[in-house]
Amino acid sequence: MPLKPLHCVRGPINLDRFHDLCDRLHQKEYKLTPQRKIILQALLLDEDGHLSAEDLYGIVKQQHPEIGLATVYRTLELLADMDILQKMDFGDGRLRYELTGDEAHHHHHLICTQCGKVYEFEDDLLDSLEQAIQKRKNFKIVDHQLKFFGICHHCQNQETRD
Amino acid sequence: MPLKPLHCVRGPINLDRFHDLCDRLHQKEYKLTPQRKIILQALLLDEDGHLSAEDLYGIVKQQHPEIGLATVYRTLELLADMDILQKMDFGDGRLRYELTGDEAHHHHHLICTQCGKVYEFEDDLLDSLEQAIQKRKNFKIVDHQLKFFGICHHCQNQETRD
DNA sequence: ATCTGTGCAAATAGTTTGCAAAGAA
DNA sequence: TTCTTTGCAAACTATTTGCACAGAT
Repeated sequence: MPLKPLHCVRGPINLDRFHDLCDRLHQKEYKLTPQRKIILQALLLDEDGHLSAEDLYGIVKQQHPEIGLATVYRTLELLADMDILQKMDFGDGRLRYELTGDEAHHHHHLICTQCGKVYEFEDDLLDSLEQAIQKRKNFKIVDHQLKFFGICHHCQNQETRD
Repeated sequence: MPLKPLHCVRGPINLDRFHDLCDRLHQKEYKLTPQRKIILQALLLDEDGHLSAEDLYGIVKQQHPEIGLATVYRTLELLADMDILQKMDFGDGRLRYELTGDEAHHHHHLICTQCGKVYEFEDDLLDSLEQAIQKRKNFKIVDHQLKFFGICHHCQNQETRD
């Protein structure tokens, strides 16, 4: 019974993935509320990823105007605890959330300091570095974050003069 | 006249470096107030680096009890603008500040998720990765941050069972 | 029917800002 | 003396929390 037909959805979403995430909530005995469903949909719909709580609140409120910002925060926290989402901090004072993807290979973030847009870059180069650190520093690495700050292609073109 | 003898300093500090930083303030026409001097001293004294504003406030208040937290923030902001300090965000909800060092090679941060301590790791591996990104993504990189999260040596030893 | 989840409003924590007074040049 | 800098308190921003009610199971 978890998979009711999706209404009010503006684009195509991956129904299998949605179904799967709903099941994971079920398995943990979490209730499948309309707020949670709509937040999951919004996350699946989002192309760029990297949504902040406020971003999501704005999106989700269109279809569920009575939803509270606190609910969005609580749901994101819940999904992050379940490893459905990753919290990301790009240093702009708000946390952003990204659906946990393929564990196979990492991606890093390119953050444009001019327009704030976040790009991704696939790479596995860090694995060997991690192993070196584990040995040399005796530090058991659980996670890493690599961020590059700079000027994106688009903003470079707009730079005529300073 | 910038270099008055340092009193109330608990440890040895690099006087040349202190003198140099004072000069840089002068050159930018910034006033050399006792608050600024004492904050610079505290930064030079600190071994671990990675002090937060509140950390510094605590240290500095011992010698200058009337100092305001806002002054600490404003001074740190000023020093960061002058590239004397680097702002660092380790995801614990407060910014930390580190004296800008040798530009020659980078160091990365190992952040213990158990005790919060921050270790450093020297490495230049990222240069080739940066160049690859510049070309492939046409993204002009200005800065990067690489953080590893995990369990430090000390906390691993304390882990008897879960 | 039960107990989790929600909306609201108030609380928090780190940081920033307005303003009048202090003080470096 | 002049104009920057300071201390205080209030403002801000993102996020969290308490509580009574709504609602999923």
